[in-house]
Amino acid sequence: MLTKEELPPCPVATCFQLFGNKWKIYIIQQLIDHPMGFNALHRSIPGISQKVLSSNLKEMDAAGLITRTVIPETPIRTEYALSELGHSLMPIIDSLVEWGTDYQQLVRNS
Amino acid sequence: MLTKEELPPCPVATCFQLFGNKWKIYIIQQLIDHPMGFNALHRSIPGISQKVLSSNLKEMDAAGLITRTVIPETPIRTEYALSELGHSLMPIIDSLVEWGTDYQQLVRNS
DNA sequence: TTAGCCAGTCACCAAAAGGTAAGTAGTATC
DNA sequence: GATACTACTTACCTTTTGGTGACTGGCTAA
Repeated sequence: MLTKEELPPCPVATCFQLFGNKWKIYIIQQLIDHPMGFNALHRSIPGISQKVLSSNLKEMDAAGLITRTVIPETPIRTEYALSELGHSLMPIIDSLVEWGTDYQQLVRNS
Repeated sequence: MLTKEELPPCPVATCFQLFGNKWKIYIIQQLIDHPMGFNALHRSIPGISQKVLSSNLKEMDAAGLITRTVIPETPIRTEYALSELGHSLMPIIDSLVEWGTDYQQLVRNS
């Protein structure tokens, strides 16, 4: 979770701060179905660098959108999963996908 | 409208390209209730520079989200208004405002 | 004729975001 | 002992985005 000091006054700005960059929505989409490890996430999101994936995961963990669990199997693994808060973004993602798909149709038919 | 070449394959990336920056959602929110001129918009969005407002308006016009009408009154004015496509973003904006407000409550009560 | 409002543009700079490639460290397998 | 897989970090660089302040140019009103 952000602290009270980091919280922007505008609700929309709050959203943008939490998941309004190039990659975070993609990370969330990957984690919807099942938790994933770092390398699996890295492979499943074409174009993202390890550095940016790492920093985005940290921010999303700090914001409470995902959870990070170290699993002491052999080999030791780290599992990233959507938190309840992360899952509550589903309606927004669905509406973005819907609107974006409609717009793509509009462009392709023009 | 974007051209077919500029269109990203992913619907969510399409959304981000069209209104996923710091200011465009604010511009849309200002134009929901009534059309506005350039200076009125500039005054109503604290912190935005004329340069960035100008370039954002151009991009949103090109994308079909807003319309730009020059009104030959005296003094001559320019009116920016939401297009039908722009209005179709309302459900997304509403869900962003709702989620952001909930998150703010969560932070403030923690 | 000076001032002010409208709607911007331009040149320059700063900050944020992202990309690249290499390195670290632990464990396990060949 | 070499290789590979886990999960990252670090230094450096480029690109993108945004901000500043001055300036243009048409029009109007005192």
